[in-house]
Order: sequence, then C-alpha cells, then structure tokens
Amino acid sequence: MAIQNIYADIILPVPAEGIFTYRIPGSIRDNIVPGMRVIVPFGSRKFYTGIVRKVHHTPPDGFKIRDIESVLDPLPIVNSFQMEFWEWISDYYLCQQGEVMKAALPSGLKPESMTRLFLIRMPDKDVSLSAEENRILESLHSGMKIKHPGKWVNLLIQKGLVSYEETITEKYRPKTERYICLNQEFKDGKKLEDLLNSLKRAPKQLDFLQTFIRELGLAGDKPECTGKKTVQTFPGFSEGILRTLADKNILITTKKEISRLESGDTGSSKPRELTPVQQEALDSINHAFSENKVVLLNGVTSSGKTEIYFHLIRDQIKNGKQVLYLLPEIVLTAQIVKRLRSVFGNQAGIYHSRYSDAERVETWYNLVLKPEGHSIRIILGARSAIYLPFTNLGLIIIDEEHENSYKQAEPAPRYHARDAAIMLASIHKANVVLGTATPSFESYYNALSGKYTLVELKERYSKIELPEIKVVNLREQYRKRLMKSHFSDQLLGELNSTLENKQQAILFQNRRGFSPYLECQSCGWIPHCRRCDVSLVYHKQKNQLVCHYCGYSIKTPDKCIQCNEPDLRTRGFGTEKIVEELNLFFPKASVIRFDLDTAHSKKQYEKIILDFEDRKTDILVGTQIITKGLDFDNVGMVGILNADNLLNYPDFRAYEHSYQLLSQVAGRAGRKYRRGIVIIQTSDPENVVIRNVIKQDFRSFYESQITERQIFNYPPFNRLIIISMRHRDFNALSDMAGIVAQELVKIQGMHILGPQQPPIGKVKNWHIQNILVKLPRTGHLNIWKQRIKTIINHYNLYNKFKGVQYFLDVDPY
DNA sequence: AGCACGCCGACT
DNA sequence: GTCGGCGTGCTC
Repeated sequence: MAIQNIYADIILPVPAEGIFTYRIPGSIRDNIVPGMRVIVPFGSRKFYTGIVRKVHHTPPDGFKIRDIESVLDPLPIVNSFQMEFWEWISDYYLCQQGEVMKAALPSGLKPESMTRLFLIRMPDKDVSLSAEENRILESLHSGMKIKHPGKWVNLLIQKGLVSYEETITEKYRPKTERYICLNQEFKDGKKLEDLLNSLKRAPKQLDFLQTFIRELGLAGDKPECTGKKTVQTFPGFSEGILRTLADKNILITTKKEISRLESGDTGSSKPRELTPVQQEALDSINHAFSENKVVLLNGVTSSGKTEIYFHLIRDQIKNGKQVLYLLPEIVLTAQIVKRLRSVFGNQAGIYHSRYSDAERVETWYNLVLKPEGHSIRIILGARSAIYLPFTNLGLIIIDEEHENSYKQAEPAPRYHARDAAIMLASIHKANVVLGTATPSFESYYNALSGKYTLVELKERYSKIELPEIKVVNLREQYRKRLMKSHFSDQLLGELNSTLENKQQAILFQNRRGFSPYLECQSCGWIPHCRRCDVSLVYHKQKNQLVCHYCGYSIKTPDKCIQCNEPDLRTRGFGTEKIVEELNLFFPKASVIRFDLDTAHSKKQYEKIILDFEDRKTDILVGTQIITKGLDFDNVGMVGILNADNLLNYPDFRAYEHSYQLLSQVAGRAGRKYRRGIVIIQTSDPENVVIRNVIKQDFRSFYESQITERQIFNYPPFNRLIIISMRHRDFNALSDMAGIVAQELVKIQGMHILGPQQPPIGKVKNWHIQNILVKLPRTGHLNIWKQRIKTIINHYNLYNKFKGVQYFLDVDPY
C-alpha cells in the first residue's frame, strides 16, 4: 500500500493571514496531535514555533509545501478549549489566530530561530573588499556577534567567505539546585562506623560529616539528601570539605530540578466568617449560578466582596474545579495573593506580565501536567491569564470589572478581558462573578435587563461610615480671590486640620509631570513635538520638554523660539508642581508624589505604599494610580484638585469614567476609625456626575445618562468599531478615509461618525484618521464586520491608497 | 513579523 | 556614477 502523506495545519505567531499547511515527515508522523508545538521553516530563512491545529490527509494546492522540522512536545500543551477560545477571539476582535497565539503563549514557550554567522575563511590577498565588509570579517574573526540581515553580510555569503546557521534553543530552562546525599552504602551501621573511624585523621571532615548525619538523621529508607543551601549553614562547612567528601564518594552531589513557583504557605487558615449581609449576597450568587447566570456583584468600597469571593472559591475547589480570579492591575495581586495563599496554600498560582517568563512557563506546565500534590487550582492574574490551559474551570471572578485596563488597545488582539472571560466561561460551562463598586454601563445594563443577576452590597464592612463629600466651586473661589495657587481655602483648611490630627491625606491630580506645557506670554507660542500632534510636556527636574507619545525631548529653551522674548510660562499643573507647592505651604509635612514617573518599578511602587502605610508620609499626591484599590487606615481626607479636566474629556464615556474615578478616589478616605472628608474642586459643582458622587448614588447617575446613550446609538445599546487608518501623506489618507466613510454610510442600519482626527492626530510622522462605526446589538455581527473589511480592502488596492495602513478596534475603550 | 526585491534621492 | 532609505509583497 502506498504511504499516504500526512499534513498538519499550523498556527504561527506572525500577523500573516491564515493558517499554514506543512507535511509531516514519516519519522515523526505517529507523534503529532493537535495542540503540540512544532518547529517549522517559514519564509526564506527563519524557523518558528507553531501550534498544530489539525492533522489531515488533504494535499494542499497552489504552493510548494515544506516539512515540519521537529516536534517539541510529547503531549499537547494547548487544549481544545483554548483552540475554541482562540478562534472566538480572532473572529470577534478581527485579528489573526497567529496574533492570538502570540499573546497567549509566554515567550518561553515559543522559541524562534536565531541566525548565527560564522567565518569560513579569510579573503585572498588580491580580493578587495569594502571597509564595511572587512569590519564584519574582523569582528567574526574575533568571535563577535553580528546581527544578520544587511547587505554586506549577504555579499560576504555570496562570496563564500561567511556562512550562517539557524539555531533554535528552548528559552525555558528548569531551575536546578545542587543536592547533597550521603552515599547509600553507609546506611549500614557497620559500614558507617568503619567510615567514621577511617576519618579520624581528618577531624574537620569527620566533624562536618557527623553534623550532616545528625541534621538529616539516618532513619527511613530514602537517601538522606538536602539542598546545598542547607548544607552551607552547617557548622564547619567549607567548599573544600564538601568537595573532598564528594571526591571520596562519601557524599554524592546531584542536580535536581526545582520549582520556581513560590510555595511554603500550607493554607491552614479559613476564610473569614461572613456577616449576615454578605451571607445573603453569597446565597443570591449561588442561586443565580444554579440558573447559569452571570452575576454582577455591586458592592460599595469595603463591603467585603473579597470575602465572598473566597467562599465561592472554596466551594469550587471542594468540587474539584479550577478558578480564575482576574484583577485589572498587577500591583493589586500582591495584597490578595498573600490572603489567597494563607487559605489555599500552593493551590493558588499567580500569572501576569511582571511575572518572570520562566515562572509563567512553569505555571502553564503545572496546569497541563497537574502534578500530584502541587497542582494549581486557582489562578490570580491580570488579563493575559485568560489564556492559560484550564481544563476544568468552574468559576471566573472579574474584580473591578469596570476598569478600562481590561481592554488591550495595542497590539492585536485588541480584546477586552472581561468580555473574553465571559466567553471562556461559557466554553467551560463555568460561572462568572463581575465585582465592582461602580459598574460599567454595559454590565449594569445587562443586570437591569435581566441578562445578568444583580447582587448588591450597600453596607460597608464593620459599619465604617462613608466619607463626607464637600464640593468647592472653583469659579467662586477665584472670583473672591480665595485661591492660593491651585488650592482653595477649604482644601488648605482641611489639609491643615488633618495633619494636626496626625492623620494622612491623599491628593488627586490626573496629570503627571510638572505642567502640561509652556506658553510664551508675548506671542502665545507653545512648544510642540515635531513628529506628533501634541504639545511638549514640561518636566522640571530634568529641565526638559518631553513628548509623551514618541519620547522626543529637548532642553527647555530660555527664550521663545518664535519671538525671542524670554517670557515662557508654565501652564496647567501636574503632580510634580503640586508637590512643590505643598512643600511651601506645609514645610514640616512629608509629601510624596505617586505616579508613573515615581513608581515605575514594582520596588518603587511598594516603597511608596509601605511608607504611607507606616505613616512616614503625610501627604500622597497621585494620579489614577492611587485609585487602584489600596486600603489605608489613617486617611483623614482626600482632595481632588480639579475634577473639570475629567469631566471635559472628549469621549462619550467621559462622565461614566469620571463617576467611577471620583467615587473610587473618594473611597480611599476615612477607613477604620473615623469618618473621612473628601473635597472636590470644580468649576461645575452642579454637574450631574458631581451631584451623584456626593450622594453615592450610582443608580440615579446611570439613569441620568442612559437615555442619551440610546438616542445617540452608543453602548450599551450599540456596538462600536473604530476603523483607524494611518499614512505618511495626509491628503491620501483623508481622501481614502472619506471615501470609505461614504461607502459605509450607505449600509442600512449602520451609523458612521467621521472620519475625524483623533485627539492626537499625528504620531511619529504618521497621520491618523478614525472612523467610528456604530452597529446594532442584534443581528449577525460578523456579517457587518466582514462588509467593513471588504470595503476597506477594496480601496486599499487603489494605487494612491496602497500605503494606507489600517486596523479595526472592536468595542474600543 | 522578517526578509527580499526594487525604486528613487544624496553623496564619496 | 553608487549607497541605502523605504515602500511592497510574500511566507505553507
């Protein structure tokens, strides 16, 4: 019988369209099943890791077929739930499966080939080479590494002087530790005695060996072993003695693979008892689960949502299920992981982008292999944790579900982790809890319409009072000349008495740096970035003007570049300026700035928090970063320096976001001991957002806004897609954007806004035009999406529009 | 993405 | 004249 060729469809981690078919060579054909990783050649030179999607016998047609180079795994590392999930993401968010794969696998699991150049021979004397060629040969000769692509290298390869080799190495290496054991022979009492006698003339060795035996004991049938770290603590240890004893074959050293995943906590504590109110909420959640409904748990800050999660998790684990616990920010995981570990021990795993790649790989393998006794059952993670190889999910918790950092904007896949997680849950037939104090309109709408079940917690845990919120009218303050710089007299007064009471304060200003821009007082000139459509931000410490989009920076000029007058003034204010002024008003207080600039690394971040917890800091001046669920005991007041720039943000979600942000910030005030005070400075005190934040009335705020959303076809009533196009040539770009928009307008039922320049209309010399598409919620979403793509692709073929790049952002935030 | 090929401006 | 910048197309 003729041997039939077998083929495999492979997903490759490149943004190229489609899935690629390779032949499976005879030598490995019995070993390949979907979900395994393979190494394949792709393009002219490189090798990539691919995932086998399907194995079949259909010979492909129309292109030369290449062979799979090798198989990496004995078992699939991507399961069928994940395959289904990847497919959904690429369909829904309009991206390639390769892009999903790229996002899904930790990079340690997807090695790529590296080109290694080597010298074949030095050139003959009569051959003349360019200086560049000689330089390359010289470097290779002395063993230096050269990046491969480049015209000169190619010439040298043609001339036969240089050759290359594609090498691929697994990036992941298990961690090992030296282990030291007593040679088994000496378990026998007689032999041990002989040994000890024979060492009499080497007292140091004898001494150390006796310690070793005493510490580890000789009971039991396992070889007595321990890690090198332990041995080093024994008295009388030295490298020399250890080496001698090993050379004599008395002690045997081996390398042993050890886990990088933290463990240690056995998980002996129990979750805290629930209050009657919490218990009632838990019962409602369980009831909703029995009807397979998603639960929106709307609980005010400090109402004890986390405790409820813990009880839900415990129940799932009892039933042998896995739990995914999503948080919007990596920084939040540290606080919760401690509590999780104390209850669930090393059944709890962590997964987020700050976690090292090797640790991520080990978490992945742990879920695939489910090692006896150390199997992870709960994953606490940021959005990328949705991609882990779960086999048996029972529950997904999405905490702070309204947070916009759940949405990935760049690069593709531009997915929303909350929505994707709900899809993932339905693939696993798992339950979902969305937790928040200030729901997203989408989720709240679903809850009110009965698609989700709404469970509310209106009471703060242990009866801490909600803070008192006072509004300061900035306009009036300026008119009456009561403002000192950016501070009203009320704010300064409260700040003063807070400090006098030995309490701490948090001030919120949603802008980092010193001030947003400089302006010439004579001619009005404002320094702008040359390559981007933004003004340069003044950073005082560095004495630089910096573009926050492309990083372009210049030294702060001392004269206006346009009119030469030395009258440049700072406009607006950021956290840096606030801190400087507070130091003048309160010279004795310790003031710390808390934003991306000062808390860039995890360490810096933790130091700021710890210092504040330890009350080394009196006033914390921060951006959004302070809203992220931090709980402090001693915050007497919170001040919002200017709510206006939140409210005036040009976006249909501006009010929704303002409400969320303001009430989250307010929630930081007055925790344990007394009622806190919140001061909001605004020139629009009657604003509906402000009015409802004061009352802490989300429901009535939602109702004030929702009609407008409906009238103007915005979410939650419609779906949005942003078509973002970019090109170097502004005219070609706006022509194409205009034509595409005109075509889209013709489609029944679709609403089009634009094309328009986004707030930042040019980045790195690329002009940008966006078209906002509003689609009905009902009907076949994919048909609409395909029509949009067809139209753009059609015009993209026109010669003058060829260079226009575009991408689609589904459900933008 | 990464790489090759092919077309135009600014220089020894 | 050549060099190298970037726009364009292709990868099983």
